[in-house]
Amino acid sequence: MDKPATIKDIAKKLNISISTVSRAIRNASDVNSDTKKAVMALSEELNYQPNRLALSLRQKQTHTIGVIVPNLDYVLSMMVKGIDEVALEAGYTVMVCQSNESFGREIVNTRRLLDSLVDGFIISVSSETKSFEHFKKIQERNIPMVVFDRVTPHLVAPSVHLDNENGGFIATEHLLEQGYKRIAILAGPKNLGISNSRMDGYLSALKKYKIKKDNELIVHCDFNQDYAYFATLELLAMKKRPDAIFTISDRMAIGAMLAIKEKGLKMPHDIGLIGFNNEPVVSLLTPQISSVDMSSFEIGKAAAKLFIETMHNNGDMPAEEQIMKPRLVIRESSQKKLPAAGKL
Amino acid sequence: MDKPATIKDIAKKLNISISTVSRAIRNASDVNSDTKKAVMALSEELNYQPNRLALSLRQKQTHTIGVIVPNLDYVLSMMVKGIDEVALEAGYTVMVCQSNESFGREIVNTRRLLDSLVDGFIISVSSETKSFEHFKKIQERNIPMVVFDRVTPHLVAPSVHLDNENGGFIATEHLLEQGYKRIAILAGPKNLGISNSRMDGYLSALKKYKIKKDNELIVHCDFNQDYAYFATLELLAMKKRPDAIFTISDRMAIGAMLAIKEKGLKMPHDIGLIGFNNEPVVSLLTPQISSVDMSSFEIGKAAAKLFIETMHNNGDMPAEEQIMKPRLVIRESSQKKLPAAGKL
DNA sequence: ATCGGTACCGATAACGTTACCGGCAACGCT
DNA sequence: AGCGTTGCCGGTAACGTTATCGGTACCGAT
Repeated sequence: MDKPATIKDIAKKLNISISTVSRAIRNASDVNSDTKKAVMALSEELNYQPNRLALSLRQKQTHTIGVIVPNLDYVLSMMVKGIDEVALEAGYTVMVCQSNESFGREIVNTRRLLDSLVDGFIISVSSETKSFEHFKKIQERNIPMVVFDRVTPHLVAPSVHLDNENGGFIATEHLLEQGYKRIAILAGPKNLGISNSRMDGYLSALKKYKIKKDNELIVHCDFNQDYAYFATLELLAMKKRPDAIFTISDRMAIGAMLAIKEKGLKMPHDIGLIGFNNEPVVSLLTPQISSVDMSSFEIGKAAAKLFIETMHNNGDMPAEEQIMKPRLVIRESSQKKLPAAGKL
Repeated sequence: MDKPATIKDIAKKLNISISTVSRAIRNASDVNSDTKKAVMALSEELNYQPNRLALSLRQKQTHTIGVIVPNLDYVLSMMVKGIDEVALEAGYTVMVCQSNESFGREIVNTRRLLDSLVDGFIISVSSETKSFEHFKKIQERNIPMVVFDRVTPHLVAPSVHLDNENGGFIATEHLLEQGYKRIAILAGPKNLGISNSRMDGYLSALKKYKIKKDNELIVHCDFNQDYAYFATLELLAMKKRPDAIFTISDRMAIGAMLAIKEKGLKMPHDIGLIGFNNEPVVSLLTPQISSVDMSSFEIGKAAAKLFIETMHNNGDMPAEEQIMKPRLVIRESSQKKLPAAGKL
């Protein structure tokens, strides 16, 4: 009993044809209940498992979803967990590939998944990606594809993402309501859609409060803690330094916090700070950092559900766009008006 | 041009047999260089991609590795990244499945991967798992399997993991050297190997310093922040409360920290604290928490390399065990003797 | 007796690929 | 002239499965 059993083995042992075995196992009609029982019993005994490869080859689908993400940080790993949950339920297996924010890796990954013959893709695009040919190739082949979280206007597909503009808006408005006047934004790379949307929200909040946009207060830097740290140091070195900072990710907020502390400034008094994502870590810091929350897990689930829908209606469906609402979580770092109850 | 091209299409267009095309594409001998060129040209033009399903069915390997992890927290996602890196390089695609620390999910996942016909497994076992039949089934089928990080004596297989005992030892010894006398340990579930090893290290450090083991100071609790918080509250409510706590994960250290702060105790003066994993977050807290570092990324890489080795020597190899060394990172939370330079 | 229907089953081709075997021509050598 | 060798190529089976078609046997009704 080394090699796994096949329907052929069962057929031979039972002296019936493989066709009958196949039917019996799929519990199809047109097969005597006695033979069905016999087949079932034997296949149990031999621990028969249908060979998915053969099956997939035959019916041209693998029941596998290719998931491409730029990394597996807190937010994305929550989303992937959501995808996993729904996909597993629906009988799909997922293959997760990290592009490491690299354009090249992203291409290699799509290529790999494509010729692993996944049934479709759920994608969050890397921050480095400016050309979308590799993804368009997927669509040309009529393979279902859903994008989530990091969407881009250059890629028209069913999508699930946060209302990033609104997120940027409520964060900025909150700072304004707290009395901050010179609000800087630490944005991501210029071609990163989520960053731009959050910045749009920032700008429209400024406009609502009749505050002129100041290009010196708009800083683009790489999507990580170290760059944010240095960028903040520069901001704080300005003659007229900002009195609040909105960073488009919590990682960046942490970088900013380190710079602020180093300069000896106190939050929220000397300077306000608010991040984005509401990672658990920000509530552990001193002071606790305010942030814009999104339900990553739900976004993941929604993406998987949308994928399965798209899969079924194979293509003849408008590219649905699901937009989730962010939620403001106010903590110490931005709360100047109502002083926090405890320390500080 | 809807369906992808096959060698059959190429053969027909070129009026040669599929055998020849197959040989030409694999760049085999026994084929005229002119025909080879023609085939190459046409396959380029038709954008021919070999069908991996058919290939896999034929040669009974999928070039896919099934990776099963309990979750995708910081440590494991770093390890997975390491696995990814090496596997990709070696031409393998990885399928990552999260068991969510659930025994049931783990079984479902192995089952899924098994009949997705992965070439082998790289596994970190869930904390809930007490029976290993599902993994032994893999071995019985002679399918390569490497375990990493969370290993267990119940599963004999090539493995890569940290020297957890040594990690527990150096953490505890450090606390002792700092002058702490009543050191509690917050351990994980009783059947979790890494937890037990770290505890063994803890015990042998106590023994070295001739301190009697006190069962009241040994607390098993679930592997997460909330449980650690409550467990710490209980510890601190003792008549003779501990003057230091060693937690076997940083998550738990954070829970402990919250409890300590709530009780109004100061680290490192009133109580010492040291965690495990050296997640970036612990250096951001106030006070910064000491921790035992391991190079997760390297462990992941090593696991993948070991897998590939195992794969090649198919089975006739002793079950190699690679043990990585931990590293102590001393920060404010445990440094009583040499007072930290800055605040507090 | 013939017919139609039903219940059950088997043979075959196909999915896309490769391994294996055998064949044919051309060539050089005895 | 006959032989073995070499270079190139094609046919076929096989991997494990299912869809399609057709066949047999039996039953009840005309």
